[in-house]
Amino acid sequence: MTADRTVDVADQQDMLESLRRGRPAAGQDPAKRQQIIDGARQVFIEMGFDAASMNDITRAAGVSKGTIYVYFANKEELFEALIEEERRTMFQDLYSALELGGDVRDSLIRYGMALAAKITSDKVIMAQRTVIGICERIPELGARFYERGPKIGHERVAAFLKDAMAKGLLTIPDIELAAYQLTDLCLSGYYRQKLFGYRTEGPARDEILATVTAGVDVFLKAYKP
Amino acid sequence: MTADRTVDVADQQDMLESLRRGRPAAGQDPAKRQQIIDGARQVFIEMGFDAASMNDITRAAGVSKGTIYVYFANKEELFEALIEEERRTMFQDLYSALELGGDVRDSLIRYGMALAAKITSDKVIMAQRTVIGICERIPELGARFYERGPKIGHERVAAFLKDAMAKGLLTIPDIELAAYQLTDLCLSGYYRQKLFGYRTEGPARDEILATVTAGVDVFLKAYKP
Amino acid sequence: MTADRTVDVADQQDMLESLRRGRPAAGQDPAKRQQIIDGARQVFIEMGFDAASMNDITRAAGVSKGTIYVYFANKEELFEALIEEERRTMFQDLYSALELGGDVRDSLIRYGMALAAKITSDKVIMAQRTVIGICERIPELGARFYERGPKIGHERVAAFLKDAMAKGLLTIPDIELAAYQLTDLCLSGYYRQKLFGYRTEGPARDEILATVTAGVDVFLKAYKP
Amino acid sequence: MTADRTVDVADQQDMLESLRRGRPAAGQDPAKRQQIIDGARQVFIEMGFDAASMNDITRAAGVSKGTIYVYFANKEELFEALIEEERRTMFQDLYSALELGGDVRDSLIRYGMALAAKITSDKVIMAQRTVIGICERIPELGARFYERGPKIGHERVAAFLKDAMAKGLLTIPDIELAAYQLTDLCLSGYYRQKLFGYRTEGPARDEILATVTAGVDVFLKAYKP
DNA sequence: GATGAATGAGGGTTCATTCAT
DNA sequence: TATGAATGAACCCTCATTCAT
Repeated sequence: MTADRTVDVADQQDMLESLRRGRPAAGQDPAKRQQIIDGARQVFIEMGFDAASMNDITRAAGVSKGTIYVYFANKEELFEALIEEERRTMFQDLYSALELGGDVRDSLIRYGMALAAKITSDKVIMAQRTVIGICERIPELGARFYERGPKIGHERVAAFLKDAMAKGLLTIPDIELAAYQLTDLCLSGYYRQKLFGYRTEGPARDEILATVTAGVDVFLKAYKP
Repeated sequence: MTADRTVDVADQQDMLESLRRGRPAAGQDPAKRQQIIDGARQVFIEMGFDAASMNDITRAAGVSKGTIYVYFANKEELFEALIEEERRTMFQDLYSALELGGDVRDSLIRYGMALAAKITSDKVIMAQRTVIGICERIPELGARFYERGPKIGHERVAAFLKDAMAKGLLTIPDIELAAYQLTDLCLSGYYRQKLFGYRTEGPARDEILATVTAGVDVFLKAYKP
Repeated sequence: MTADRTVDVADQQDMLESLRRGRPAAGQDPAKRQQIIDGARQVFIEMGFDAASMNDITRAAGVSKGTIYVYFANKEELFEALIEEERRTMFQDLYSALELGGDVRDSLIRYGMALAAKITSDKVIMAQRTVIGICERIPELGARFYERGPKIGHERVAAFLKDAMAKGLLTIPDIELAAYQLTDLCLSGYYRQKLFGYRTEGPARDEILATVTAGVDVFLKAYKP
Repeated sequence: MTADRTVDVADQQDMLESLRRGRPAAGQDPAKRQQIIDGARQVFIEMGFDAASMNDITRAAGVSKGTIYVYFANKEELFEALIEEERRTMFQDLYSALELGGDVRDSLIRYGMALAAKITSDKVIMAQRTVIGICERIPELGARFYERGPKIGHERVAAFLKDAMAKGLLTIPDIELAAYQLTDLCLSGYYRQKLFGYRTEGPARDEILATVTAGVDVFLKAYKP
């Protein structure tokens, strides 16, 4: 889902190409593309955009510099492609808790747990920092990241709440706002602490559970009929 | 309050110096120091740490390169000084609402308004991005920023809540957590949107008011006896 | 002889490499390496270590700055490589006179002539100045230069004298000292004059011959049985 | 003796000036001039011309930058003045052994000892290195140093030898050459070793004595009637 | 006359990008 | 097509020199 159209088209062209000539056209081999992005991920996320050198990426990816420039016009485009992919994988499998029926509180807690665990993991925090750090210079990048990542999550939550309202389980005057509140209650405290590096070790599962439970309960006290 | 003693002492020395000899010692003229920091602010906050060049700052500050290096040992120290100042001004005059007595709800709303307005202003958002962007590489910097900024705010809120509890106005099982929740409820939605540049125009005063009011009410519904 | 093994091995690897792929690996093309050193020689020897700028060398060598830094980690290493090479060529073919049998006086005069001519040549004097000028700051460099250059020569002379003693041709109480004396007698006067630039034009062949002959005769008067 | 005329003239002007107004004219106070040179000596001789910074000298001399530039037009001229002075003091009190009458051998040994001790002392070696290092770039400086230092010594030795010949104590075909030979025999071995930093600790008094004695004896064996 | 804060050209070095192989 | 050696602009920083105080 949320398939990346650019890549899909590229994939198709590539497949056709492969069938015809047995070898992908320049800049069209999806395996090599992936290999480059994987190398780029290691380097970009660990060092940030500017401190990462194309040579580092070359080494991490195990391809030559020329090849990278066949697949990506420049450093910035490579970075954007990476962020695109990060965003895609980052928010995968986050919303299953909201899809299953069952008790509202249980669902919200399960979702909150998944969300908090994911979004405060070192890997994801580093990726977010990298995006935030660059988005003064490449504003679309941050916007696109938010739009295709957190915003999607927000919509899922809103849909869930709407559904619960329809079922008479909740009474919410402003669903959009309530969805934001729920998310932020689940991340209370540690999101910014991790983002700024005030905390280096992740919150433990127990801590997340306590925070999420408390957050969901605050939420429900406010919005339960 | 939260005055930076180092600077104060430097200021005093410098004033004495100025009176005595009419010219500030090297690296001791607070006006020039401020001029440099102001130039640095423009450049660093617009471009981020790495993309900002000392030449750019030179130009923006209207001083020569050598002069900058008299006042700051290197790029990093200049950046830290800037962030230190940003942090200081950023969180100034934020907590008066919590100090006055009066209705709890009113106080929280007034505080929430001030906080949200400040923290989502373009200026402050850009500064936060810059810090977040660098803190993979200079982790202490982000930690220090958080510790001396948001954390202080958190403590003020916690103290306020404790006081209200002592007065029997609130019933809160975990004050620390509740303080985080309050803050995040006041920023619900727009903080991350601004941080990632999904929103470019600030939230209008009305929107902030609505969000903060709703947030505070959620909070009070949960914690009022 | 006194071949530098490191370079030899590098040369071999490089040749194999060249045969295999037609293009030398980064920092492995001996022609380019030589080209850089040749440029460095002009600049370093004319201006001394500090006054020589990498830009000057870039220009003199006809390669780009980046390329120099592929072959040599920094200015100092480039300089050391140059000195190493200077030393190697400087003392080449100096000792043949000592290896052939024949009359002791003739051998010593032939050696003295070769030594004096070489060591007071403008090229070699300039190189020595450059080394001497830096060796307050990079002491190992001067020490290494002496150890692998003049000291080797000293040992050759000492060996020759020992041999002559064994044959009963000379009677020397302190061979080490005598070897130094012989060398210095052959350079009497002009070595320091050239080193300090008091003399700019080299000593003519006749002058060298006179000095060396006189020096050797003083030496032999003292040490002939 | 060998008074530096520039300074003498300056001194005179300065004295007149002092008498007239009680305060030296700009750039005319010999005590301040000396103070600057003394600071410069520490810095230049320890670090070499290029690595020495005017700020270092400022600090070492305890005068302001502006003052230095009143007394010396630029770094180079200050350096030259220093070298001039070094040269002057360096060869002071070296020739007394040659002036007293007495046994030729004793005189030569005493002179040789003084010469070798002085010229291989760390201080003097460092000064020589500094001069040699710069004299590719400022050729007159090295030439002048030689001319007013070592060359003077050479002339003293030559005069002594001439005198001894006149007295029938020596038989020397080429007095100039013999004078050089004597000097170099006294420095045999350690001069170059020290110059190149192959030896760091000075030759001990005993070693000098042995070398000088042996050198003088070689010399006398050759030139005694 | 003396001071030292300010200047800015130029230092060594890095690295995104190109293009011959 | 893929490679990586080569390029050179731009980086941060130093320091000889000037000139307002």
